[in-house]
Amino acid sequence: MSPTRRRGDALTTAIFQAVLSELAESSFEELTFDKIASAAGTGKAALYRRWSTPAELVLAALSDPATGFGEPPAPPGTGTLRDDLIALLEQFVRALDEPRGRALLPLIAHRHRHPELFEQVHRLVIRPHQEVLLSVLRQAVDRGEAAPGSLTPRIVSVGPRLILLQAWEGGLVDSCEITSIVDEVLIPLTRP
Amino acid sequence: MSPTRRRGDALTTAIFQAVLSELAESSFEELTFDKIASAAGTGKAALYRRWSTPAELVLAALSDPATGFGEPPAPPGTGTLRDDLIALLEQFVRALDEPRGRALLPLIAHRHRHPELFEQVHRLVIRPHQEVLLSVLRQAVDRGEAAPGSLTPRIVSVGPRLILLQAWEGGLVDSCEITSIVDEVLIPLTRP
DNA sequence: CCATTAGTGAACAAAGTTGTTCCCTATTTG
DNA sequence: CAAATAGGGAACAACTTTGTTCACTAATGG
Repeated sequence: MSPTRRRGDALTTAIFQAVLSELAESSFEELTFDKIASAAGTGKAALYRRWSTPAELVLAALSDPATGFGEPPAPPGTGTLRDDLIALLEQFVRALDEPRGRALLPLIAHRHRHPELFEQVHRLVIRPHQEVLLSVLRQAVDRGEAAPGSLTPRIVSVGPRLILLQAWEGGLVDSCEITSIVDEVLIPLTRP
Repeated sequence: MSPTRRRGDALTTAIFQAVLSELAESSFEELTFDKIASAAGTGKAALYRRWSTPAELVLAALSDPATGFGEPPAPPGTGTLRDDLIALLEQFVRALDEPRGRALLPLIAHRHRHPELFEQVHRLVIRPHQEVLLSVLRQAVDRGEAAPGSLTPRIVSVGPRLILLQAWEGGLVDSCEITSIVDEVLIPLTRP
């Protein structure tokens, strides 16, 4: 019945994908080695050999470049603030449609129950993305496209937050909504 | 040890508060008659006598005027859009600091797992509040304070959404943040 | 003061679920 | 081809936890 017995990275990647999928449709507390093993089509022993807690596994899956957020996002560098913002938010929306993105939602929602885990997720995933957004705004300020006062964490967070809630409510966010957020909210908000 | 044996409404109210508290610090799926009974300091039989499912209990607690959102919110009617918005959002923030408000968060977060329950919560709580916000905007349009194009569900949702995510992340939202949201986002967004 | 209603607390068992390990064998490597 | 490594699957038991009901008694009301 099994096509072949996987080993090494092939198996690890399958396990990571299983972790993120399970996380995406439940929550961290419901994550068990049992479910992960069956979702990955392997036995629990293969998991126990490598990780000892679900938290380790989640962080490993999120850190992996293939399945998670292994490398920080690239700055778009389109030359204008508007296009940079649209590119970043579209990238964000695309990520939220993948398992790695959907896996973030339960972690964010229950952040207060697992502060240490969320802290690492924040460092690993959220902060780098905020940094990119901030650098985009900084360049816009240098070009005179945005007010220097826009460089606050608060303002930086508005775009991702609106996207996040939209994704939470409706599922996928279409690009028309992204441009609407950029043009009606973010650009007015940062105008010099 | 028990001061007195409660009956009728006194007991019902205690049960409702227990339901909302339990919900506030966990989620709907973790809500059991067991936990509710101990939180309310009563036995499970008293619950079984009245309700047969946790969903019924949640809706009853949210519908109750004393513990939940029994009566729709009053329009502020301050005379200006800015003050109306601030009043509404502050009311919202205050509700989110009470059990009835915190109980909404898990219901919203897991809305896809319990569509029928969320649908009723939406009708009972969310829609009436949206209606008030919309009527405030409508009055502002009539006075010429806001653009007629502002009367969209999307724009109406921006304020509550920003508050909601802020509450999710940080706990309580102070009024300085509310005025900042109103002045920097909502007013520019609705300007004629 | 008695009868009725309704709350309390515990009993009771059932059920599902999870952590952990062991054996067998497919794959790899020398 | 043989030895070593590591995956697959299942066994195993234990535990937690819940739903449901029963007998007892405090409160109510005639």
